[in-house]
Amino acid sequence: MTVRVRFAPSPTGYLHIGGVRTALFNYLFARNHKGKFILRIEDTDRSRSTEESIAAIIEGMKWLGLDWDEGPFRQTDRLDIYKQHAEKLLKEEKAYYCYCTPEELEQRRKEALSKGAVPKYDGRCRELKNSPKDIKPAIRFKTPKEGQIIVDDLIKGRVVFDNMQLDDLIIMRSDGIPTYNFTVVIDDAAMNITHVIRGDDHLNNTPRQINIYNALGYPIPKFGHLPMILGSDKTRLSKRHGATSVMAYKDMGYLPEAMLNYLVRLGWSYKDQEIFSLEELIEKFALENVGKAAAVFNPEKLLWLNSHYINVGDPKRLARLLMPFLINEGIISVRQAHDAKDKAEIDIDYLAKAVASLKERNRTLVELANSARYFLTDDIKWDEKAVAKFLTPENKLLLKELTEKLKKVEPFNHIEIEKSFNELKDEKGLKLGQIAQPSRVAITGSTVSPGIFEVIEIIGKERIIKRLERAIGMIAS
RNA sequence: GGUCCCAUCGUCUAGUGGCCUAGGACACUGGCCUCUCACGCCGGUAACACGGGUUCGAAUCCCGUUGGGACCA
Repeated sequence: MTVRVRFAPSPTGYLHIGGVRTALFNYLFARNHKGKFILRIEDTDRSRSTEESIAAIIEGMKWLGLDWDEGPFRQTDRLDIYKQHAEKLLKEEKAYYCYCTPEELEQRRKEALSKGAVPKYDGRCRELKNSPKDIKPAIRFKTPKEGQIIVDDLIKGRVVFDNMQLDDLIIMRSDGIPTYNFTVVIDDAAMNITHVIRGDDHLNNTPRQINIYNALGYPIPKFGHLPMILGSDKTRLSKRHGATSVMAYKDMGYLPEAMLNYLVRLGWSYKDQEIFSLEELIEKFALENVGKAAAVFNPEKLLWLNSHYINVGDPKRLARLLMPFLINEGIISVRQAHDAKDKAEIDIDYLAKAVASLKERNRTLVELANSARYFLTDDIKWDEKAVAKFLTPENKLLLKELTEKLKKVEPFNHIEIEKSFNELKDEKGLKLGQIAQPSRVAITGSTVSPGIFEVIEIIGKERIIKRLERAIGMIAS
């Protein structure tokens, strides 16, 4: 039997980090088993579901490269099917109408709680003979009153529930909207889902769902309940802990492979390995290596992984990804970026060279964009302290001599450039740093940059000479 | 409140009864490299929640306590 798994988010906000991890584990499990990965949108709750959220989920999945084989299916397209199932259960006396209003139920719940009792539905409508005509009823499922439900969970192991503890849950509200525990069973059965892999916040729902599978006569899938992702204070990860939307991380300059690599290690491990390509994950992923304990989301480790992937990334790809960030940071104009597509206003090969020199010292695309500034514009952002320290009258002559030497360098590459620096160093009896730092400030505006010979080579002779001359002009004699 | 889940460095984790004086990674930190910053390399601080068993032997198995989380609304 081929493996069929699904990711079933509800579209009530943006694609959440925790959701992505669930999606990823399902995806990896499916690919590892050469099975199918299905995307299903749980949008029965119309008041909270939005089209924007559905678009955001799809956008996020695409950005991460988590491609699905079937779907996206939408529950709102399937309302008739749920209704039919509810009617079937009604006819077979496995469900019944309940005329209690939400207000009454809430009041009883409060009363029970105040008396220290268990707030559980008392089943008063279960044997009701004459139904009140003026109330639209909800439909409740008749939960077996005895027996046990055993879940042999793929991650948590054997978990036993007593039916006695469960009450008769509502499967169809009075407004005709089916509830989660009901629709999920019908959909998973209809889509022939073989393995339900989801967050362990659903573990307690599992026995209720198994009872519904049994009532409907559907085969029961295998279950695997993933531990939660928590915030730094060990409570459920939420906005309070910072960005929880994956697309927010995209906007902060994170790479999808970093996100995936980070998330997969939250709960899953493969010996001591930290870095995994997607292909490797597909090959190595197994539910047996998923831990049981909740994990705390640690943005610093994600940052580290991102810096790793930027560091090893292909400069040309990074250069392309960098464009929107360069615009956003105001380093290039939209027009320049737009023209770059065909007319090379910003030459992608040139940008790639700059990126190659910068990538190992930047951790996000935002950082990378900002440090690429002096490669792309002659409108230097001067670091006042650096200027005060290095563009001094004492260094004016030195920079003049350097400029003269550089004018003669041919070919204009970092090896020849380094030679002229060394000549000057020997002539003056200086240390290399005493020339490198003033020239770095003159060229980049700051004391921090890639190797200065490399920077000079990339920017090119003509622009470098101009920059040096301008810096020399800034120094008072 | 009831039910369920969970428990190794600050964090992510390795560990499936002897290989554990508990390994790796992030973070922190000392040093090396060096034209700056990074990268890289070498080193350091730091954990088996607690208490009982079982066993020749327990981080590992069992029970309890404590703590955390989730669900029931």
